[in-house]
Amino acid sequence: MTTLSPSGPVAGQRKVRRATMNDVARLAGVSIKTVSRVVNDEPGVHPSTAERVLAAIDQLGFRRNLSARNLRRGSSTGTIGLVLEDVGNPFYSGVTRAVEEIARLRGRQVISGSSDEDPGRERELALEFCSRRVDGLLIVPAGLQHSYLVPEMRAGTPVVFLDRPAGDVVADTVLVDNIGGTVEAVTHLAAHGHRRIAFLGDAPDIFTANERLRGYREGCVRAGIGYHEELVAMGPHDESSVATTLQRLQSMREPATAIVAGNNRITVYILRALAGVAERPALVGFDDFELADLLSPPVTVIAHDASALGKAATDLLFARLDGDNSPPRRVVLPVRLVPRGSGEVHA
Amino acid sequence: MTTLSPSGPVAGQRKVRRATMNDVARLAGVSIKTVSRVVNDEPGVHPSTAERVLAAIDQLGFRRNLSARNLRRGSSTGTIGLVLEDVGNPFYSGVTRAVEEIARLRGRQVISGSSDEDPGRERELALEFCSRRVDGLLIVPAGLQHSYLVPEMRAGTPVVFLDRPAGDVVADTVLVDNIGGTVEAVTHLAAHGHRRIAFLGDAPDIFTANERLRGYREGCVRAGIGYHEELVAMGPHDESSVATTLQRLQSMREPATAIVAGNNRITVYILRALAGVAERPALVGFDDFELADLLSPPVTVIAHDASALGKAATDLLFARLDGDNSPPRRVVLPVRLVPRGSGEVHA
DNA sequence: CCGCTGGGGGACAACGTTGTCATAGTGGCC
DNA sequence: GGCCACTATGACAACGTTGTCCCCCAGCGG
Repeated sequence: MTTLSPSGPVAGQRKVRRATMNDVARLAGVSIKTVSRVVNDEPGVHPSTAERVLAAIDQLGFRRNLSARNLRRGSSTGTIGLVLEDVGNPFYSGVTRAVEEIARLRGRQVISGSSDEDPGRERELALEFCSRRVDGLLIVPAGLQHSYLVPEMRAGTPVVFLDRPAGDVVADTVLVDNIGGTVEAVTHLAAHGHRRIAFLGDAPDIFTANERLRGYREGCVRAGIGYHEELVAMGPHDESSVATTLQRLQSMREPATAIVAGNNRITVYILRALAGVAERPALVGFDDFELADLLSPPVTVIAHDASALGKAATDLLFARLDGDNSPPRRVVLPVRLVPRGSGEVHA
Repeated sequence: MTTLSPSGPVAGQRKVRRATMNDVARLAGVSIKTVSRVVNDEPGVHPSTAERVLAAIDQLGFRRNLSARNLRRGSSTGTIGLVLEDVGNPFYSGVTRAVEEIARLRGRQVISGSSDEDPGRERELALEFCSRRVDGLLIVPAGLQHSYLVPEMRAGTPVVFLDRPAGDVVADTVLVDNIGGTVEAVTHLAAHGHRRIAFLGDAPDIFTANERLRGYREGCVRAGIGYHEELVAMGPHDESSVATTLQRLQSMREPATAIVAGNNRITVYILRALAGVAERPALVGFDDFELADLLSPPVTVIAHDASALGKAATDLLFARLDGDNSPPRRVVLPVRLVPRGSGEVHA
């Protein structure tokens, strides 16, 4: 092995055992404990000794092994686990960002994974994180069974569910006002004269989809326009299923004149299906999205803040880590209707 | 401590020491090594013994401590570290998703963090990940100095840089064809008759921003329209700086009739600034984005695939982990111009 | 009846770190 | 000059797991 200038190339050279505190100690001519003291900024080390140790650390490229440290100290591993549906979805990447932000302030790293709406995968990820002894767990539930987490929670790992509640476990939960949101959407559309309002939602076994459907229903009733089964199409949806649904809705004897979209993906599918269509139904989408205001017509949405959701959940988690022992809380974040045009089209 | 039904609430109850293999061994009446064998599916355990052990594991809610395991085994920790600019940016969340996907296939967890374009933060994150003994590191460089990674690379941690090259270290790198992209953008605009083409780019110390500027310049020269300093505005940009720049560009003696936007954020700022303006310049944006095709006019872009970038980098990383010792590679992914309308406006 | 084989299982050390406790030296004070 | 307080340092065990090596015992062939 030749000397390596900082600017020199480095590539192969595997199997070079990493320096440990022992190596540093030997090189600096001190005991391993003294190295530990220096590394951890503990007091009681003579400045000249510390200097020698630091030089050795530098020379050997020593970096302390956190696995060993965590094992020995037993307390915090400095990590929190985040299980969500899909980091690729802008909504969840916003959540991730917020979580990361707060974790950083509290000196924690975030380990995350996407469940893709698969309960098995969610469980696998969560338990894997527990094996890594994360300090806490943030979960966007994919399924309805979470009793697998009971042993972990008993062992002291706080868990906060976000966006959807857990199935069979009572724990901190942060939700958004799904029902209120779709009630408002329907009310808004009805106020603009619509009486045939359709709802396109995600798979009904998804909590948020179901809640939003309930809100839609309630909104219809409150608005006095009644609830009509044939105006509802629950998912799972993809671009083509949405397109077919729209055709069906518009070719009815009494066509739908307005649509409420159950989430950001469905909204986009609808927009795509309607592109170029002259006679467009009014539209209100659940979830805000970038550029909604720049489309024509601009898209009216039920907005809620991904980063507020992430922040609320993470704050709750850290409160638990700080020793908060109060009974589990359920936080419901408000949503607000942002009128932009697409929902203000007259019937 | 009372028994706890699966559906029962769980919240406080901290400080319940986690069960270890020792506890399991005692309960099952076997040695700790036998527990280890069962947990690791090692052969040579009598079925009936294994059953007893599994029952004990279940009863105690045992979950093996990966810190201890990793320490003892010394080899892989089953994690890879990902340092990027901002998970909140859809481009990077696409990268993250792709990385996660492949890591999953190879049985790895992803630990990620956002540097926010701060070299210090990048370094902090990368070194923290090294302390956790990640199996490999994927980095979107924020700065130009990466010699801090030399000891880590020597110690056998493979590093792949993506989207931008490292400053002073030779390592695997995956880039996109930035120069080719802006050359093509300018060529495209010039072909549509534009002779006053502006370029709005990110801060020039960012590699991609600088490359794209070079491509813009080269494109101008090739198109025979010359390079004009006053048509270039490098960042950092925000919504208002972009708006002011646009005003300046349009109030010149010979106004710009077309714009090349240096990245997805700038493109959006431009769109926002142009909203409602009657006389719009032609526009080509670097980076594709969702809904670009649904705007009016639809936005012509230089598209490149975030997930292809993430995949290429992760594949490279795993090749190293599989023992590939060849010299560092530099992969340049192609970009392609997607004409949609905004770039085809006549001068 | 003896030795051999192989399956099932255990004792023990080691991974790299940190907490506890002990100890050597140094200077000050009565 | 003896004792104390204090600083600087080290020896050692322990964290929870796994790799190595060893042992016991049943079964079997000679």
